Amino acid sequence: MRRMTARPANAHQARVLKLLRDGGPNSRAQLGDQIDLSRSKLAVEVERLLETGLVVADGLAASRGGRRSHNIRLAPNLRFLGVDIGATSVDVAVTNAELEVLGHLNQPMDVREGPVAVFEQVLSMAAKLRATGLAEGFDGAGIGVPGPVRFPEGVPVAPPIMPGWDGFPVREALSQELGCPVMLDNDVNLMAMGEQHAGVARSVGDFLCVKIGTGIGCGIVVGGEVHRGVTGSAGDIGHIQAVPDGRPCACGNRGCLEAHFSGAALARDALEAAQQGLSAELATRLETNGGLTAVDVAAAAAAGDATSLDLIREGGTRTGQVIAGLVSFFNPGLVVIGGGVTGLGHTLLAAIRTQVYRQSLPLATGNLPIVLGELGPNAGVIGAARLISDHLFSPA
Amino acid sequence: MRRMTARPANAHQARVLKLLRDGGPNSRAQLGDQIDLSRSKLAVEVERLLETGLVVADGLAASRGGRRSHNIRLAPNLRFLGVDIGATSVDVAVTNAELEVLGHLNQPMDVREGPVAVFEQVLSMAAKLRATGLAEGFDGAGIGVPGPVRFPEGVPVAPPIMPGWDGFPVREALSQELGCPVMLDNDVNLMAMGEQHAGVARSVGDFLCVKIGTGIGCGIVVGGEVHRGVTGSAGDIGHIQAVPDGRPCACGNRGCLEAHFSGAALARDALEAAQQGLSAELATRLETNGGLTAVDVAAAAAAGDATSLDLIREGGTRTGQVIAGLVSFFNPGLVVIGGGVTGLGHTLLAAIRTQVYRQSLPLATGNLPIVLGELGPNAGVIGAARLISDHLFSPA
DNA sequence: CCGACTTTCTCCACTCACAAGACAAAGAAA
DNA sequence: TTTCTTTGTCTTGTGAGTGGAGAAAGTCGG
Repeated sequence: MRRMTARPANAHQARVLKLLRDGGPNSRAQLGDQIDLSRSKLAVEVERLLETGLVVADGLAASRGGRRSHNIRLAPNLRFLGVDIGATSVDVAVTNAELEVLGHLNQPMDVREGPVAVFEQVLSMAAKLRATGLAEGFDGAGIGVPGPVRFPEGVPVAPPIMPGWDGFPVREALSQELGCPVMLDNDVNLMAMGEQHAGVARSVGDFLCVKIGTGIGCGIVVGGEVHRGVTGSAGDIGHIQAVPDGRPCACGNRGCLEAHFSGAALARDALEAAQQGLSAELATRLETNGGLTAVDVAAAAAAGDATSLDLIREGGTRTGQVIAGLVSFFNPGLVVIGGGVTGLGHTLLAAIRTQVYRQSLPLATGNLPIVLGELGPNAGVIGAARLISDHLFSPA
Repeated sequence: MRRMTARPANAHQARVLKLLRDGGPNSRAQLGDQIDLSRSKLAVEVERLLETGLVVADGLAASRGGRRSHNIRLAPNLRFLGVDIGATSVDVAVTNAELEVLGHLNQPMDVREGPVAVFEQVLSMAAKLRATGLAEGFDGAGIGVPGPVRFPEGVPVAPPIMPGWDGFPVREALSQELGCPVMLDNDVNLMAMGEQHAGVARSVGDFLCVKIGTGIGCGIVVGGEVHRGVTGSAGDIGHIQAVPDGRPCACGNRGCLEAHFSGAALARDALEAAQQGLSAELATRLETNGGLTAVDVAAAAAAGDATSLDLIREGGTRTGQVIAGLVSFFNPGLVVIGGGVTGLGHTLLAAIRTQVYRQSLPLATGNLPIVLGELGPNAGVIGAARLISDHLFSPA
């Protein structure tokens, strides 16, 4: 099947497409209410979009007291691929043009196996999704990797936990393989965009999105736009010093936040606690599974294990200290906590909140919600779809 | 004399005005090279600007190999007032439309005397500047205060070091008194705008501007625009924890950066050192002046006093720790150090640099200049003029 | 079932912004 | 003086966009 080739010809068309993406099907009249254009002009632009096939007529809407309106919607056969490459697993999802997830696959995989192996995996997952009939092809793909990215080129740069990816032309290679446009970004930024599009951060212009997974990162949204920094490493808060002269970190410094709290650090702490006999709960889990991860700590904490709860609380406090500084600095309207360890849930959240509210200035925290992300594992892939749709729904 | 009443009628005129402000006099042809408009259209808009009196013809320019061009410049009688209210002093300056400082006054004054007393002072200084013949009146004024501001309304909010200013309608009151438009902002943001306009930060889109005066603050520029945060308190880094369980701070917490290093903290430390007999240099200065300020420490350090050098180095290290975190988080293209204590000069700068380069990730620091501001006490007033000119040179 | 009022959509004429090119003015180079 | 450049002005054509005037398709009250 032939995929989407057209792009909006001007800013008006782009705005219409984004309204339809974010607000679903709409009549011309409703679009006219949201856009600053005369009805006639709008009708012309919609007509042109209909000609290109980017949008289609979609039957009659209910009457609002007069003539019934003809609904317009984005072409129902448009498909975006969202790829979220984590440190230890890969998520791939298919969405329609409204960025609704139609199918989602998850596969454990170590990112250190390198770009070639990971791409093989991603492509096979994409093929599997296509085989279910959800998509006949992809009109665009967004992809997130756990490290800094030179955004315009779509190339990872100096990623600490992804040896072998440095300088690999991810965007170009994947675009070649999939035969559609591809955009690459940091996974944390994608999570932020996901929560902004369909999660807790709707209608918030300035917010932070802290992702605690194997590592720790932070998506920064300023005025509705993701801030990536001059070298693409903005939000890399895992190596902010949380404990002076603290634990040695892989980066060469001591006391980095990531060394004291993250999925990896938590697993290490849990293992130590189990081996030292501090927690019977963790010890049994170690014996049955042959190893411990953050998930085990979460489960143990849920079962009331004091050691696990302490570990979570202490980690939350450390994280809260760092976030408190960022809140004072950035003065966001919202802080979202997400990532793999959100399974730690409200124990973690409470510790973070306590610390932030205690340490930041009242003016900055006065009306500052600190909440868990509401999209869970979907945040990354939805953000990826959002990224590529933003690109494709802009004038060429 | 009648002051400027006109405003640019459209975005084109606004762009022309800003080009003339930032680039000085220009011919129509040169303007055409910098703006994306046809010569005819540009000529029309320039003609309209000439009619309003916002710009004037300014003689012939040298030939570039053909017909000589007629120069266009901003009306030479336009005057902006830049006001920088610090914790312990007030700066007032007059600029022309190109934001060149024509006259500058500085007066010691404690901001805690309240808005009424400070305004009296500011107005008398403005009158004195006018009396010199530099200005017959003011077309706009920018004003900075050392505390958070609700920017759209021009009102200080909950300023810690400015009791009595909370909620005072600064913008409206001053506009009334001066009879011209006024914009209010945080003094640190103005310093950032000053360095961006005429200082080291020209041509940098994303940078941080750390001002170390009586307190410590940080201007944040993202994509060329100042980021103020949702409640106007962005950049308030003085109360980020720099030393766990450190000194008690006026804000109620312990270990705030400002409690360990700032003009006030430095003076306190110096006094203590002098009284404990740790520094002969400082002790003599204490005796002759009857007190010690950061300036004394700077002078003592310049004279080689080891205690003073140590104090500066330690403060720089603390500051560097905090900045390192911000650099990791924000990934700026430049860090500017400014404010009253820049008299401490390269000793301070070296300590900050060492700490930042050591603690932040190589990717973020790889090409990160950390420099002293180059405008000194002019930064604030130039930024203030820039603020109001940005406002007035925008379509109404 | 019929008219009065609403809402939606289409068509058309008119305005205005803007570009592109022609042309004149003013100077440099030869 | 001739030729070439650069600058500024003027005219004309094009396309974007607005603002009605209807037509189409409803709802609602009598």
